[in-house]
Amino acid sequence: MTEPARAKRADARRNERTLLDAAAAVFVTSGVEAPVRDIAARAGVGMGTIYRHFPTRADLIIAVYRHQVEACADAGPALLAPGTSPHAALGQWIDLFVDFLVTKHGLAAVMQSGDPAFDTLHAYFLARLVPVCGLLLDAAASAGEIRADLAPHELMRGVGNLCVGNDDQYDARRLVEVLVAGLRLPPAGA
Amino acid sequence: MTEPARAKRADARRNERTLLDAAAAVFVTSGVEAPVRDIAARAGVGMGTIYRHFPTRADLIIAVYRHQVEACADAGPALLAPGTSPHAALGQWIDLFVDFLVTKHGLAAVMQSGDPAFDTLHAYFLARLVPVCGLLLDAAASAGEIRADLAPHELMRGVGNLCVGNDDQYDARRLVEVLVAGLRLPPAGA
Amino acid sequence: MTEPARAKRADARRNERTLLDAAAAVFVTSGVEAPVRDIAARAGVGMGTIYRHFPTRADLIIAVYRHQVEACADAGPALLAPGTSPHAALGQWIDLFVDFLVTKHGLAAVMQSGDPAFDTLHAYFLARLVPVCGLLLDAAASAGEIRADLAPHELMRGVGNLCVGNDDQYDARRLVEVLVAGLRLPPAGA
Amino acid sequence: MTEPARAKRADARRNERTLLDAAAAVFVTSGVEAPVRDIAARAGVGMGTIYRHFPTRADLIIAVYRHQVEACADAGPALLAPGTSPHAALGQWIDLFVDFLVTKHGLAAVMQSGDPAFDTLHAYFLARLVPVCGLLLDAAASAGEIRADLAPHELMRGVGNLCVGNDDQYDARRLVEVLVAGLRLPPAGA
DNA sequence: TATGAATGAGCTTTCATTCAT
DNA sequence: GATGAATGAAAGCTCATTCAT
Repeated sequence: MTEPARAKRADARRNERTLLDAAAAVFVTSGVEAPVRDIAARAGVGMGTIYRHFPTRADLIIAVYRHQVEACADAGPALLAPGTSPHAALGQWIDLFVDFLVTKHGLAAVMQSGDPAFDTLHAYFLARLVPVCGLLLDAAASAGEIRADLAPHELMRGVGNLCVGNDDQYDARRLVEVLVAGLRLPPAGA
Repeated sequence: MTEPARAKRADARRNERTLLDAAAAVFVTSGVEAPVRDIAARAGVGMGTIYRHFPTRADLIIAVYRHQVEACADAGPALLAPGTSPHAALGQWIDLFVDFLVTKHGLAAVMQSGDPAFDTLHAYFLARLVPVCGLLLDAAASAGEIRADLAPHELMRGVGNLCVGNDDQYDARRLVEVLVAGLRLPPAGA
Repeated sequence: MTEPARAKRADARRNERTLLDAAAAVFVTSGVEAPVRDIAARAGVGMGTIYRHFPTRADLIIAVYRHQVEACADAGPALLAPGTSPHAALGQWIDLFVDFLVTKHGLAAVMQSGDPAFDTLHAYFLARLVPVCGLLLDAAASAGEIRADLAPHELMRGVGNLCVGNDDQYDARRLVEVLVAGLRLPPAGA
Repeated sequence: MTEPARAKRADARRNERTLLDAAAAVFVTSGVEAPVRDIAARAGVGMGTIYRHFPTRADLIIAVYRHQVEACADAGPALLAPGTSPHAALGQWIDLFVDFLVTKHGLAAVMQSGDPAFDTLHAYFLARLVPVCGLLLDAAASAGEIRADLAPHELMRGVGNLCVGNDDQYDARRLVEVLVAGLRLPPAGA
């Protein structure tokens, strides 16, 4: 009686958890553009339930991956420990980002699709990660380790693109390493 | 009886030309995944005609771009002129490849989509361009200019990916430059 | 024990009031076919509450407009003051009815939709207003002012129909005036 | 060989006929807003076929009723024979119009719905019938038989509205007669 | 051979209504 | 009693692909 609202919320939360788990599972096998029906079926709920919790697909994707995105964002500043090369820190952070993207079938593709339906998703990623990337990029540039003419969003987009279609035949991580290496300023004499 | 057959063949060829021109035009505006109907309409033929000439979309795309792919492939060896740095040659060739991809709306995306419908397309690209890329890569590696552990198909795939979604907001070419720069061996002392 | 019950009733009544006000407000902006959810939200209650109080939409609409319908019905007999032309009285009453309908977005349409879901609503309107209309109609007919072959429900339905879709482009009231004028018996010589 | 185009066209035409017949039949029972699926099923064709022939519902409705609308429009001027009262001619024409509307379940409603999806339909009706109505209206007004302050589109809208929901309980035609009678100028002495 | 009409799976989205809490 | 989460039927629309003419 004192907590009727909370009881509801607990239920709903449990359900949302189910939904997110189901979506995550379906995303793994069918990609983030899987039919709503499939996700609903997997969760054992009606489609309407998904629409109630996540009005747009972008909302659902964000919810599914929010924790990981936050963790990735949070990890950035910590890598800039004194005594570490900023360029190395950048590389490590990018590695975390690649860890994330590489396990999300189709996420990278959808992020670059330009489809306005995913604008929210896109914006969320940028808002959360670009500043972190910028921090590390600036540090490395200030230290004279890398070229200073690449904006964080460009780098992130490049990394995102390199992660499109990662599979057994194509190791995105290695390519990203090369890309990050390519940021280094050429030796003075070159 | 031999004449009519030949006449037909001439006709068919003319028709194929029309088809390819129309497809190319539509690809420019609507991307390589444009509805078959649109291409047929543009060519002034029925959709069945397209299916007859090009059973799969991949076949059509290949036909549309074959000349350019061939030209790109042919250009590779010529860049390895004596007196030129092989790494520079590689960079120039990659540049040609980027020229090609960047003007084909959606081609890069489709190339990496993993959709089996495009396997033929993918295979054609690899068959034609990977050897060339390998030649330049080997030359640069042998010259000790670049790391030797990256396979040509990996590099091409990376470049292809970087070209996905090229637009005003994102200059794929710059990212590719960084990637190619990243191939360079670190200075001996590093 | 008797007290709590009464308290409940007071509460319930207050709640019903809230519901009706909310419904009325939503009807104004979204029409009488507005989603139940919207009405519930506006009232700050759950949808179930609406269904409890008003099992069908017709019940809700009736409740919302009951006062006005009653007022309209009550106004009829009063217009039949001695010394007034019964036809004029009829016209004035119809005018009141039009006042009512014209401010209820979609009510007129729903009244004539034939949808059995609104049968109750329809029946209520007829039960309440037809007798009044009949009274005025009979008076005018008895006075020899108008034709006597039109049943009250026919006239009301006609007026109701003319009020469908009233807006800036279409002045229902004028058409209703014409209709009422059309009831007049032709001059003897015609 | 000389008429391949024509052969096709004959086929398509036959099919279109089937479609129109099916649509007409479904319109009778379910109204002009019947699901596309139902119409397709009735015609024994896929839904796509309907969309091919009639991209919007308005197109389909227009096609279904075009002949009758045209006939109605054409009939107007002929009624203005010398020696006939223009007001009587107007009445006869309106009668034809009512004949048309009264047999089309839901058409009248949809015509007044304001839904932009039906703008084409609405426009077609207006374009075709308003001028005719105007002709007859003007003639009667010029002859001093009726009031001159009602625009043709107003009258048509009124008539259209009166025809909404015509059924056994409600004889739209009679109400329309009253409306048309109401146009008459009151006797001079009134 | 060429045509393009026909097919229909497949996806999205909305909302009335029910019912567990 | 009240709540509002869940359900799922309905409907719209698109396009790749087939196949009768």
